[in-house]
Amino acid sequence: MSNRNYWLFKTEPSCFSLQDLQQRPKQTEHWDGVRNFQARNLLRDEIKVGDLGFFYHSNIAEPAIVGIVEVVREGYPDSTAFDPHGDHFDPKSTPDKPIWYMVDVRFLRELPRPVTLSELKNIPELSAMILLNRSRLSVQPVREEEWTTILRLAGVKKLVI
DNA sequence: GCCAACGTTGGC
DNA sequence: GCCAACGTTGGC
Repeated sequence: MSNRNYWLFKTEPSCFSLQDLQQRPKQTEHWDGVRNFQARNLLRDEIKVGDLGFFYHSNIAEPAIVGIVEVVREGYPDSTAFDPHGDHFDPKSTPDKPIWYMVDVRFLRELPRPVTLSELKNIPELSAMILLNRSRLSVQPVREEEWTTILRLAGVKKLVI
């Protein structure tokens, strides 16, 4: 019986894709730029090392869950908020009193096949998913039943970590 | 590229 | 503290 939690991480593949994560295993700080308080609270307080997440590609012709990642570092201050020349600068966030947080994840695997958003919408058991109801939240919790349902849909027989 | 949804900002 | 205006996200 595992007590790990499950999450869904959204990203635009043109900005940062599952392949980018797979090809740069040493790189950290790739989950920067989240500027939504609800997502921030999850990143800062809830997401723990060892938790698993779906990797979701958004803002493309066929949005889909494409892979599985593992959390390897818990919430720490998002340094891009401190850079006045960067796109994610927030003068209200300082190293002493950071507002924005990020986590680090590592690539675990690509799904045998992507599970598309339109497909998820047609599964009655998944109708309560945040992805389908509050689609703009970029980091969101996934219930364990939803997690296993989606793994089954994707054709994952046994998840080896 | 359009536009609906929705989170944030700021005037009052 | 309300709420209109505005900006951003993301599906289509």
